[in-house]
Amino acid sequence: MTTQAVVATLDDVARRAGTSVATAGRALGGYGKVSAATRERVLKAARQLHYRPNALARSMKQRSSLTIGVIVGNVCNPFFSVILRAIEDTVGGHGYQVIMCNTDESIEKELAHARALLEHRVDGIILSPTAGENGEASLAAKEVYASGIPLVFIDRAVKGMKVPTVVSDNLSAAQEATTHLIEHGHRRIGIIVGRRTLDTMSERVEGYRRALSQHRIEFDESLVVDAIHVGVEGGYRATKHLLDLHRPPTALLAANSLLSLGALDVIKEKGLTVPDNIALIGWDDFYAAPHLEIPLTMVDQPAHAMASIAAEQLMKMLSNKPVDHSLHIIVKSNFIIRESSGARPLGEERRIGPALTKRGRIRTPPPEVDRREIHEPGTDKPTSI
Amino acid sequence: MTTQAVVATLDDVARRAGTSVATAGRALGGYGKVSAATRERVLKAARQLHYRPNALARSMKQRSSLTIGVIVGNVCNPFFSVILRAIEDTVGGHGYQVIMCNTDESIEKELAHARALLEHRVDGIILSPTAGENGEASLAAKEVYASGIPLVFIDRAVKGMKVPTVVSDNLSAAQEATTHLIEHGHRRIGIIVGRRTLDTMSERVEGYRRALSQHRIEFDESLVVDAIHVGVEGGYRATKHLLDLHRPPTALLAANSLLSLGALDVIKEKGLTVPDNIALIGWDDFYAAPHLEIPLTMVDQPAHAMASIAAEQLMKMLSNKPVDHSLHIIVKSNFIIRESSGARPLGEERRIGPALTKRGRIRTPPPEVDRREIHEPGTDKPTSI
DNA sequence: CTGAAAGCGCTTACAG
DNA sequence: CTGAAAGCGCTTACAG
Repeated sequence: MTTQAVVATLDDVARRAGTSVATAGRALGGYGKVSAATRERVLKAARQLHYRPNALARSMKQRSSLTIGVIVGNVCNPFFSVILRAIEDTVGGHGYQVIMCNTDESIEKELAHARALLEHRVDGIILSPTAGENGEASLAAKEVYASGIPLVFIDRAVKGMKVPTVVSDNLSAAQEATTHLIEHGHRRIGIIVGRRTLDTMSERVEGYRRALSQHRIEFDESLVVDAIHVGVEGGYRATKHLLDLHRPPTALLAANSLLSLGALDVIKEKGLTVPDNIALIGWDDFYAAPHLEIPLTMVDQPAHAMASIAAEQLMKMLSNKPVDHSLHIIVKSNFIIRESSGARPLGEERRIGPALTKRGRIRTPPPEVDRREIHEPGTDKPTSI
Repeated sequence: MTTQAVVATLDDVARRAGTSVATAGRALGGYGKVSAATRERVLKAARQLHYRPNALARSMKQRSSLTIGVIVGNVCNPFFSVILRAIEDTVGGHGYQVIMCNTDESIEKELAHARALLEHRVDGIILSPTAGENGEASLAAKEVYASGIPLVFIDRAVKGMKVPTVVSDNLSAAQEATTHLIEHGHRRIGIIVGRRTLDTMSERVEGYRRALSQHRIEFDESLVVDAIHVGVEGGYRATKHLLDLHRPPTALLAANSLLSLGALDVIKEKGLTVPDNIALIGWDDFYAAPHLEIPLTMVDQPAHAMASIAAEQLMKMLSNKPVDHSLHIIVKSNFIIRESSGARPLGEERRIGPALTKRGRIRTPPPEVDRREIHEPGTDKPTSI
């Protein structure tokens, strides 16, 4: 056995086929003209040598690595795993690989990931931008934007940045969910969110606030709790805090599925029942939600659709098609009514709603995209297309 | 504004700093010797130009791309999302990025992904190898192995390949779960698995079979169902098939969390109750499991620990430390007993077990790794270290 | 400590 | 259709 290079190069193939590297490259790469006979010789040589082109070398010349980066909070949040999956499916069809990055909503981790992606010369980035505790906007977003590589925001926007963005209707969904609770007799409603410097979170709080205001219920800041860590543990702590208040809420909104599960932990621990003692509405439906002891009413963001749209947009940018960089797509959430939001607060008459289907009653039909809106920079009012 | 290169190169930095590229590279790369004064000039120039090194170019010379590939069935399966996350955390600390690949258990997709990763010159691959319907072993595994790049298997092994492997104790866990059901009076137990050409699945069926055999219950092939798609839909169809049998089982084992949720869909649809009409044990615990209408008894594979171990192993291989390529680590699963497995089959006296904690009763303590075993190639008996 | 030069493995004008 | 040569942006011996 002769000592060989670790892996065959185009040069090895060319030598074996008796051609120049240029010709070998053309035969294998499918570019340029090669005679049928030469092509055969080259392909045969490549096969014999187990030749596998070096994408790094190709990338150097072509200025395209055929990779994209996706930066999200945490893959273990089903909302993000669906997003990652849908992105892979979309860009995979175009020959791109996906580099996955988790930030845990740390602005520092996010920046480090973004820089690594830039150094790796990914062709584009899909970013769910995070924000600092004191309201600093995503540094990663700024740096990627400044680098000039194609960028699309998903789930969250960054104020003042002209970057194509796909989000859900956080404000109106929160308003609808809150109204639903109010209509079921609740007047003290807690809301567990992530860092409020995230636009998704501030919008949900704003929707919540508007619903209260419409029903002449005073907004009480102490009922809005930042879970800090937007996972089950964070939901647990935030809920505990709320239920230990002197005047605890009779209903809760939880800004993601992990938070709502943390809430259930506390509720069970305290021996309370849903929805009799405490009503609960969560964000982001999950497969188990209809099978819970008390099936959870949910604001369900269409994660798959959002991600597909974002990925298609990125692909469009990568193929140098003209794109509207101020595109701002708002995809409507579904409000899935199950039992967890159904009863009146403790001490009042319990009223059972109409029979629910196994999967819950879906108030809004689930079209892929319900509204497309362009956000005019400088305005807060999105204009319909 | 002058037209510039899209992004500054080391050459640009060197020119501005008045040094050679070699020196500039040394100053920025932290290799070789540079005087403090020169370093300052270079760093300043780099800052001014927003210089960001081209990792592709570096990779060419260093023969290391600082990326690894991870190939799994589907990120949307919580088992795999935890694995991906744990891998990222581990290798991120060593400066590596993670390229995520989903196969949907398609041997063709898996091979395509593996080839793409090889072309991108990832430094190593962590693979959960799939298998063909007719028993063809993973082609991806073969091709990656042949390429010589560091490879670690997770969750599944490939017979006869000397590749470090981290799996869970599928056989004994299945045997324990089945025994548990038998002890609760069940004699017709259905098992919903994925493709049985996957070692995980065949081992679970074997554990199931051994438990039956120990209790002198005849093995009935018709009670073993391949879900084909190992998701909620697959679980739904497989369960439907089983419950529509002339003599349906009184208990079910489901080989992952999505399958068990699909099973619950059918059970609810048919108006059956768990565990009175049908008992259920699933694989892979999830946050919502204790909060289900009937909390699910679960075989919980320590996904996080498995992934950390696999990733550490890969890192060891990448740093050229001596490694035992026949390392075969079996991590013990926890058996979490909740209510879904608790009752006798319909018609028999219902016996309620001892009070369960909220989170379930864990039969085996949850240490990170319970057993480490080396699999001697050629033998079927793992030997303890 | 610093620089000139070669080279990593491709692709791409440019000739022929 | 084919080849020689330059070049992508780094790093790395090799001199000095």
